[in-house]
Amino acid sequence: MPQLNGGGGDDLGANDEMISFKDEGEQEEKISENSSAERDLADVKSSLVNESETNQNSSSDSEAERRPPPRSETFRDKTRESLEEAAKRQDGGLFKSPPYPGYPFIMIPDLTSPYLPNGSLSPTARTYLQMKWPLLDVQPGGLQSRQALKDARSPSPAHIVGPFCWEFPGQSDLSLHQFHLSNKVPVVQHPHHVHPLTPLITYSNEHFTPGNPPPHLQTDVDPKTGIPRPPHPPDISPYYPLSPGTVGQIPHPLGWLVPQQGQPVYPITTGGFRHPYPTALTVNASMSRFPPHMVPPHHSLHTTGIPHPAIVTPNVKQESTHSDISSLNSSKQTDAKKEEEKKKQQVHIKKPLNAFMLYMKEMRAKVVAECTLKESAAINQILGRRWHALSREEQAKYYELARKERQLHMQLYPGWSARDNYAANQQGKRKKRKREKQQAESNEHREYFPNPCLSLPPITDANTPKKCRALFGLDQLSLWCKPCRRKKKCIRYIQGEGSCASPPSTDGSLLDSPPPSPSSVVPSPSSKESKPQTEQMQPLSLTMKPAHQPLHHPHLLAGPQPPSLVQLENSASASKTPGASSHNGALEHGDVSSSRQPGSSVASSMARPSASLCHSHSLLPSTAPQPLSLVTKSIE
DNA sequence: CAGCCTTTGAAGTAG
DNA sequence: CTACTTCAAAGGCTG
Repeated sequence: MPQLNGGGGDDLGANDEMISFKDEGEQEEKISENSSAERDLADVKSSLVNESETNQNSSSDSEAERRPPPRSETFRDKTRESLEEAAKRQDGGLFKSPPYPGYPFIMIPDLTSPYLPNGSLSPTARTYLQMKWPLLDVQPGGLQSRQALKDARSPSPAHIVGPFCWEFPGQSDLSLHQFHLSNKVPVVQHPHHVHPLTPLITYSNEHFTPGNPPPHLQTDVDPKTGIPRPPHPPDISPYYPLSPGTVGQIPHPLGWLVPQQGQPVYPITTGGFRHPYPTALTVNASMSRFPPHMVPPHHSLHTTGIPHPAIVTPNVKQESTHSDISSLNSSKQTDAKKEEEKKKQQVHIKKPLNAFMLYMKEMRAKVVAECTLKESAAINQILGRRWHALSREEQAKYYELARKERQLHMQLYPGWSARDNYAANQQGKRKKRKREKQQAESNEHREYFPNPCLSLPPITDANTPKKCRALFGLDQLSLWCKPCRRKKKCIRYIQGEGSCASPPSTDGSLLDSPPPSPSSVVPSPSSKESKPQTEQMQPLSLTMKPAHQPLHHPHLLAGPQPPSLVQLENSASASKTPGASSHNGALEHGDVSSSRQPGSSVASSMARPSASLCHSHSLLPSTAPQPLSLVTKSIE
């Protein structure tokens, strides 16, 4: 498939996103014809979300599944409180209508974005702020558009710092979008104007090459390889050159040097590889995340000569163990074995960060600053909501970054596979509780369901309605809701309970909790069967494969009037849930009722903001109103 | 002190 | 092929 922005020829991996984008772009056009930007936005978002799932439609439902009130019986009060609080705060602003510039999907990180509070940056980090932003994919002629974008989106002071968490996610992110045409021009940044993303893009060997001058000083020649490294090779694709040979020449993104919150993007232990900049590195003692895995003999550098941030060597611990071992072991065999183990352990190439992770990395500091939350769990929840609230472009940025990360990672560690880590963990350290947990959940979930409004700990339900399994039995697996099929929480069950699937957002702005509703709304079982009826609803999913699915566009469903963000969000969220949910997405709002089961409507309502969220089953009917706008749309 | 929590997405494994 | 599982970041909290 053609890639959106030419991707610089990177089709390595995640074409999914690109494809989606393209599709989305098409959709956008259509939308623009008769829809408001907002609608478009929602549409886009949904599509974006689904994008990643393009390859796997089925997987799409995952979101919905996940959404269900995320409360586990073990959830701590404190955490809960903090989460709720955060959620409230955040939700407050979620629905402000975000400006929708409609700029092209060019991934141009903004170095000047006022995102991070000054405090978030370490002095050291600031030192590197002046680094140039890595070249990004630049399409010919993209310049103008970008420029336009830039103009359109000037940073607003408001973004700088806020005590509150409620800025509209998109808004906050907007700052991110303030693109700089720095693609080929070095950008000098003000200390506090650091693009959060910068740290994310970190693969350049410059940092690791011994003797490399600080990035901002731009080395002419790579000391090690002797290869000249032009500051910003015009022809080189943005961040990550595709050809291994060029890798070394990639101008490194600030990222490396500007670890957020004082932490390196890719922590690397000393064993990993040498630090080019003692000073800087010392500060970030462990920068690399990508271990020299695949790296030949001295695992310090990749064959390409570019150390990857993902490289992580075991830790100091190992060293200690190291000494211990050497001193302690008398048996050669054991030593050998241990050494082998050590080697294995030493090289730990981490997985490249996905779009969301990148986003989290970038935004975490901000959220922390704004909300004063420290618990990652809580922050992540917020970020998750914000993520959903992000406009398509915004998300696209991260998808693009993630894609490039993957590509780079691939280039750096051709032989690496996630399996490595997987296996490694299996070997010894990690416990895999997930499975147990989920199973437990499946068993419990019938017994517990989160408190709708408060995201309180699940309430045990003595009556416990039956889950799909119990309800339909194994024979009628097709009738099960997706979550059940996946052994996750039963949507129906939840619905039946009348509990709000959506967690916390108290105020009702619900961007955040979109997930539950959508998926929950329409049990997957019907997905295929009901297709005919629900096709219209599929639109959302369509984002993924527009061509194949002649569905209505989400925006259509969304409705012409400038749907409130909430609505948009809902629709978007709905759309997000892939697979089964996909159809639902739009449907939900519209005639969900028709297609879905009795309880399902409720679910949709859950997605809605405000009181509706918390309504009890009795209120279910009320849900209709919320979707109204959407419904009208769908009718269209 | 290892692991959990929590999020989304990518990728691996299993059936 | 689908469904499920693990891992990636992060930092406070728990046993």
